[in-house]
Amino acid sequence: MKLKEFAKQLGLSPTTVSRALSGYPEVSEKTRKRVAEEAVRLGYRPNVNAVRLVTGRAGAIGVVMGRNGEFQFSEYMSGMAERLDSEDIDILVTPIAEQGGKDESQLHSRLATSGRVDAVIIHSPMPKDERIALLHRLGMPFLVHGRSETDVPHAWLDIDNEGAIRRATSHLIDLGHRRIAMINGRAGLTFSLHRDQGYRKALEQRGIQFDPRLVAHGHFTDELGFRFARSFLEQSPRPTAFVAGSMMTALGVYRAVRSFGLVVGRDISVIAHDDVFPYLTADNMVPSLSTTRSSLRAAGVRSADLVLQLLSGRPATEIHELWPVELILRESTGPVPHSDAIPDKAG
Amino acid sequence: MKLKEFAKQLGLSPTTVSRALSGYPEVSEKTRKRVAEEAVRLGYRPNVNAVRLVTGRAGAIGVVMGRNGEFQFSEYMSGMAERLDSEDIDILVTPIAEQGGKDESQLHSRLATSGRVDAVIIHSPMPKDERIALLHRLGMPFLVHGRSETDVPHAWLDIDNEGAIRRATSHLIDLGHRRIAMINGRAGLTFSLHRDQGYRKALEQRGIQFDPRLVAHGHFTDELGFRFARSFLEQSPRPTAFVAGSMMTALGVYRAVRSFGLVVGRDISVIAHDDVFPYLTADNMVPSLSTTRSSLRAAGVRSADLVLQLLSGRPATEIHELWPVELILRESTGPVPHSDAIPDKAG
DNA sequence: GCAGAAAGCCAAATCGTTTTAAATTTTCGA
DNA sequence: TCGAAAATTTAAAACGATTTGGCTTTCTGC
Repeated sequence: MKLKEFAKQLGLSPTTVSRALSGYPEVSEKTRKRVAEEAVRLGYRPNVNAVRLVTGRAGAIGVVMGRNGEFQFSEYMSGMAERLDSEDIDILVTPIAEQGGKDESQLHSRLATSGRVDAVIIHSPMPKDERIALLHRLGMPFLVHGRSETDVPHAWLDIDNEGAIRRATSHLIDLGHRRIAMINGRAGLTFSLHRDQGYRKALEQRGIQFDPRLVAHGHFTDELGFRFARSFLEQSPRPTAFVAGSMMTALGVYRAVRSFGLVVGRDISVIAHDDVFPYLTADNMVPSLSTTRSSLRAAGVRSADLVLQLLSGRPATEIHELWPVELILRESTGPVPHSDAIPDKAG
Repeated sequence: MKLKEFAKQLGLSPTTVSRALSGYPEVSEKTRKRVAEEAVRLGYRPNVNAVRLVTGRAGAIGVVMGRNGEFQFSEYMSGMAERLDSEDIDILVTPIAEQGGKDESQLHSRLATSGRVDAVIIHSPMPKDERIALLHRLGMPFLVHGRSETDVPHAWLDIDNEGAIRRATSHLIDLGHRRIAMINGRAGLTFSLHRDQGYRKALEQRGIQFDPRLVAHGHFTDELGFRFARSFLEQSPRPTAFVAGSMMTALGVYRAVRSFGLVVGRDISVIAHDDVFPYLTADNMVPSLSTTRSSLRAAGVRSADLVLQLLSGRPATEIHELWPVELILRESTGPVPHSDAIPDKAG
């Protein structure tokens, strides 16, 4: 059913019908109501592609998915979907072309110029992220999920990674731990840097020497969690506590600790960052895992919301949100064992 | 840069340019080459929405994402993305509206009639799935990832869930296990039914009585894995082996077994289904986990491929693919302990 | 050298909306 | 009752491509 045909059935012109449905004020309330009702009854729905052509809007938000299907991805998307449910806006997932920075820029520029999306969400930015400058230059609205140090003005939503890890590390120090290992995310990404900073600040505040041999970077996989944790535990003196970057990493750490005949929560303390997944919960781990917690799904919901605001004209420079992160203490953290305790300078 | 303008610069008509770029035969090779080169040089790219309007194609494949962001989702998507990389086709992720079957149908029908997508992929179908009849009725091409018993002809891609679980269960029986518990996926979904059938057939073949108290259904979460496994282990006599529906389920089972002071691979055998995730690998679990393995990413790649075939005219009735599933034996499966052994009828 | 076929190119119609500018009708104060 | 202002409605022009059908050239075989 086309607009023309539908309008004829109503005895109105296409113009009036279009206006009635789009909520323009120049149409009488009586007519609008009739049009709306008939549209439902006759099942008229405007052709999306025609609308898009004439309005120049794409009706979609673009998300670029990394090559290595991160497990977090679907949770965030799920949140976005929840928010966009009521709007007439789709989520366009774009395949990432090749590995390496060059192609990623090219991909974003193609996405931005293709007219397929009205806005783009950038994930896991780096401090100097060329994607940000690129999208800005192309005039494509975008939201950064995470943070960047670029001086290009842009909208962003991030969690307080630094504060989270600082508090987590501080808490471990309070428990008497002095050798605290850190298994962080991929090197070079802003959130990894922030977490590193949080870790170092906590140590600094308590006068503990930073030891680069206790820090590792990499993808959030159980495998890396295991390998890094094992290599740390082989050191002498070994660390008595771990800060793990993700739930998957924590799984690997738990296994590594066990493989040394040690017990998590007694011999070795562990805190991990938890994005709150329905399928893997910190509470159910044995022992239950202390976490820095922030709902990724909630971030997805809010991201979608902010992008909508951006599209309706709110200036990008106004949109900066930094979410606090909870620290949830459970059984995986405990006082440093006596045998491992290192006397304080004062002690 | 518009087509008209671009054509003028080349001294050609829009018609010829359009044809040259779309690979129609009515244009000389020399001209085609020149047009292609100039398009790159001048950065001309056809307006997507105009193309879509006139061709009636949407240039996107729709995927409906469940409310509870399954962790598998991104891996499958990632595979699709890999395949669609070279094509000019997007993946459109549609928020699922509300819970409950009614709204899901409505959602699919809106998606199908909205003109936003050229084809749809349906996940986790049920034997009588109304979505299939609906899309068929609406004339929207679709691929079912999984299987259904509906008599509506349709394209599908599935893995041999029944065979996989049958072999897994048979193997456990070969090892002497007689009380084998099964933690399956959500009740009512076809793949859960197939797995149930595989499980029952294996028992039947060896004359082992099916015990409904050893089977559970639910989402693939560590929590359910743990809870179900614990409740099974409280039975007397307790099961000596588990078949787990997913890696997350297996994590829960491992923990439950340990919480009883038992050892996986010695006291209790475990086999789980593994979709092959980069972030959680069966090989790295302790003990390493025996699995029925099938790459979900590969399924995503192939799904995209099949949808493309569907769109280029291959009849849906021709597209039926059933993938075999590997059985990988690792340390989590072993002979039934002597104390638990139940003498065979013959023994 | 010529007719007919094939190759290469083009003008104009089309896809289904929104929106501009103009026309019509209604309202209302004097 | 009239005329201006306000409220509705409309015809027609975009939006930017593809595609139909026709129009020129260039080959081909005799």
